[in-house]
Amino acid sequence: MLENPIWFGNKLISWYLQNKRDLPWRETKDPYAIWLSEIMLQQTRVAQGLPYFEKFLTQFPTVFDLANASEEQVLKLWQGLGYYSRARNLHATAKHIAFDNKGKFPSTYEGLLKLKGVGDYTASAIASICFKLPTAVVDGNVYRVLSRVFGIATPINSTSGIAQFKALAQKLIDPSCPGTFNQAIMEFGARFCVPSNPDCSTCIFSDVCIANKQKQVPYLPVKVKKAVVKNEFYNYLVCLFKDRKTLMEQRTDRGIWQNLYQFPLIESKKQLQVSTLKKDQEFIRFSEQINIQSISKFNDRVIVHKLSHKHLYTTFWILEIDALYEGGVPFSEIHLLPVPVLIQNFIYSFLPFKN
DNA sequence: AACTCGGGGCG
DNA sequence: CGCCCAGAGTT
Repeated sequence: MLENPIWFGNKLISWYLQNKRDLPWRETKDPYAIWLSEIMLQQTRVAQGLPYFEKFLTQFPTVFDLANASEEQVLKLWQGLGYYSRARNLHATAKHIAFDNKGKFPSTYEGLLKLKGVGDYTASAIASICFKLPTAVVDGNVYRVLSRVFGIATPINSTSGIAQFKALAQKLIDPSCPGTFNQAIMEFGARFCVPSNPDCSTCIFSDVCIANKQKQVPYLPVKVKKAVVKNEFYNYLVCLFKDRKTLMEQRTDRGIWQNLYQFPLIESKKQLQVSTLKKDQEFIRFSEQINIQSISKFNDRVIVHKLSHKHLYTTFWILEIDALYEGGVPFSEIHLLPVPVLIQNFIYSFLPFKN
């Protein structure tokens, strides 16, 4: 029954007609006003975009008024809304429509798609709302509603996911009122099927929603997060006590290498030299507890250890300590401790010199 | 396919 | 603080 497009659309539109907000762009089918609203609402909440929509329509009632304004004027009025390339593209497209097209917007999906700043979503929205064409919109709301109701776990920001959700929305759209269908599914996602803690018990789809039945609502839609590779600077303090012992500590914090061992670690914001290490607050606190005789770098050239999400720029510091230490780990025993490869490689290259 | 572009609201 | 918002353009 979920595969019955008419049933899905009817239920959705019925909900929409009873629950929709009164919004100014719902009072018109003028392509200029609809286009303006759709550009403004890209990645922007209705509440944030609404006052800008009013301001723009007052200052630029027609596409000719917008086209005849200066870019500076347009950007000034856009100020605070963010994503300023939208404003520049808006202005460029207004000039194109006004001066090259006699003020007339394209009336096909393909024609609309050619406009600067108009992608698949916006072209589909204008085509369906203004020209009654059956082009399905897929925005953040649609991803959420469809992934949950149909139980689709394909990442929404993957190439296959984008195609899959577009195809499903296209199959579901009511060709007799595509504009209403598109606005209904978006409104439903924005007002009812919300990202966190939706009230599934009173949902019109509660009995058929796959995510609801399988208790997967909090986990849908799936989105793969881009692995931002961060650069971090690690300084391992390799202590040499007179009795051939050193200091090792266990990583207990959540994160990489949990519960593995390492030499005392100082993280810094950039690469350190002996002089700058000595000024580091964490190093100062460390050195106050022991009598450091000498400081030298083991690796003159920084060792880059690459993880999937971070690059560790690592320096091993050799600290000769003029003392004995009861709690230390004998160098002859450090191979018994679980350590990261980064540490293991160091030990292999360092120990031959000490044995 | 991954990056970049903003400001604001919310848990 | 991280996620998300009526996405699109560039690399």
